[in-house]
Amino acid sequence: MDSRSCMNGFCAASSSSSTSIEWKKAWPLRSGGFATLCAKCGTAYEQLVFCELFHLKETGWRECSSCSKRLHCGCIASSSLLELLDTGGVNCIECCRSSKPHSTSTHEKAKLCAVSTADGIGGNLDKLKCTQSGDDAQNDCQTLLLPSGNDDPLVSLGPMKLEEGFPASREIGHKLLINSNLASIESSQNIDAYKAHIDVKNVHKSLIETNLSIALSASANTIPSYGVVADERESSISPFHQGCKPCHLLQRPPNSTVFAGLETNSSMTSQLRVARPPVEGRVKNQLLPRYWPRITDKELQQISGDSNSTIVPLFEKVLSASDAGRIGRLVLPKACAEAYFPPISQPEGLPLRIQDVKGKEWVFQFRFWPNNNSRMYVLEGVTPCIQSMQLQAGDTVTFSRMDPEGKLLMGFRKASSTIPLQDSHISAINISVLQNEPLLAAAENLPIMSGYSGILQSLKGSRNSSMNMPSKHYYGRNSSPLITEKNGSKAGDGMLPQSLPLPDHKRSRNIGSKSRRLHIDSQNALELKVSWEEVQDMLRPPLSVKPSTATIEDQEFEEFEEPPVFGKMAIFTVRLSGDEQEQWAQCDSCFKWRRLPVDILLPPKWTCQDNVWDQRRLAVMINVYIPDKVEKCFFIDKKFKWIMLFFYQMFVFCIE
DNA sequence: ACCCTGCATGGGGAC
DNA sequence: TCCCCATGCAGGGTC
Repeated sequence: MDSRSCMNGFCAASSSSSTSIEWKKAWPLRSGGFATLCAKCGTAYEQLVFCELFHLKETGWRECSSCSKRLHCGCIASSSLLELLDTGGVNCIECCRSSKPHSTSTHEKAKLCAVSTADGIGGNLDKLKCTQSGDDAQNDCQTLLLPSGNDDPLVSLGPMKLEEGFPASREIGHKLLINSNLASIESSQNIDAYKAHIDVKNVHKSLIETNLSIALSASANTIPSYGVVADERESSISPFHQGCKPCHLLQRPPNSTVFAGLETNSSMTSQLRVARPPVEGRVKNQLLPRYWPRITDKELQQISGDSNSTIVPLFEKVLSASDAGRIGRLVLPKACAEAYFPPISQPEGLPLRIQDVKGKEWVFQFRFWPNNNSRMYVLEGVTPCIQSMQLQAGDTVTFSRMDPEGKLLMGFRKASSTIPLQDSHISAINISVLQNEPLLAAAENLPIMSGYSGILQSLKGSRNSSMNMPSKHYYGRNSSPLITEKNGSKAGDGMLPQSLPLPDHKRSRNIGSKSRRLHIDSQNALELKVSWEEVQDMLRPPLSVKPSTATIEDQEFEEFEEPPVFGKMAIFTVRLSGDEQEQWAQCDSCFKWRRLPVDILLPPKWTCQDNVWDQRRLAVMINVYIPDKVEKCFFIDKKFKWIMLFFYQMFVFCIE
């Protein structure tokens, strides 16, 4: 992969000859981001945020490899719902966030279902083979991946067992657009594409590690002073040399441009708000994710200024009502206090000198109270600082250390645009979401730190404006209803309730128990997101309105003055031999699938009686129901069934 | 009367 | 079940 060619989001080799670059394929990377394949030169590129610009759309249901939960993939650009496993399976966000290592069995299953796809789409199913045997193959089942045309795990709908005796397919004759443009890659490119895929992953991984990897920061000659005012530091400070990997801000990775195709994306990348857990020492196991610093590189750079110092993000805390109250006591997480602040043996503690982001130094009393055979650490005298930063309950304060000086730094992040992320689940969501949707991520958790709040506010503003009432509605060239905005993000993606701005008077009020509140947040967020994507499949351009064409970011959009209308969910196919496209829709009465002209907009309720377009095809259509055995084998659920039915009918139809 | 300090309590998250 | 931590509150100090 030629990473240099990723600049500006286009294949450099091809863009010189044409202004219209069509990315033929994309697949999400496990580490976040997307890889795309240039239609002209076939080179694979990594695209972090462009995915939605190219309207890469995938429909269908995927099954989590860990929990078997079904997830609807409205668009791979929204694949924060999923985690792609190396083995081809996917994990739902629930399993991603649980941070459980993917079980061996999961991997084994995925391996079991590996399919020789050298034949590409339409390859003979007889050539399907199990590449590895195992316990899961006890039923002598052949394993089958849907004929996606390549071994891209996301293009296929996941492994499905097929009973022996299931008819092998001949040339199917149709290229399924159900997995969208993804499937349109030429079969001859599959192997190279996959190799490129691996390369992309490796490159990306290394870059992630470069940017975000965590390590011990202290060394023997860089013992931090922790800003202790008086010389009251105790000698044993070894446990406190822990923290996130120091960010050498003046030595950015030279190849960081591979992240970004657009210049804006580069800045977005630097604003990726990724929690940075400690990796070594006891902090690793003790520090809760909600205290992991979510400071961005850009914020770090802001803090460090032009100095040669290295900023080590330590931890952060969402201010509680009592923290931000008049008492002026900021309760410190015990693990953080013991890990990153100087050890204290007496309850009165010692004064700590902490510098804020404006460079002003504050002196707080770092002390503890005995509490149930434990300690409760507090910073006293924070009121002036809190007021200076105009912080209130719900805002976040971040603590960092500047090495080699060891000076403690205090930053903050206003919560005006987000509900405080107090829950580790939410944190986990953020991690995965941010890695997959950096553009949204940057706007999702907007920091308002001194110095660059304007930039971020403008970002937030652009998003909000798109949320409010888009004046125009955009559709992809393939008429897939996308409703995208200029930055390419699909409206609704990432626009979860939790990101809605809350009135100030509500922000700090807790309604219901904390656990219940947070549970609802994450659940609703997930469900709303899925629901939105389902709705996307039903949105159609208004027939009565002719679109005008607008070019945004060198991508052509059809622009409609009227909002989209709801239509029946359909599957679009295209013949391998040519460009002829067809539409398949299921009768709401008999549930049979009917082939229709591609340009037909079906009402939400549609039956065979309404099929007045092609009686001949109607007659040819075979009425087939999935046999019970097959149905069992396909472990079909309600919403997945129609997809399976479609494939099965396609097989039978082509065979006959 | 108000403020400050230190401790107690209990909900709830982590293990 | 443990224990963290948000918060309440009692008691002393100060105006």
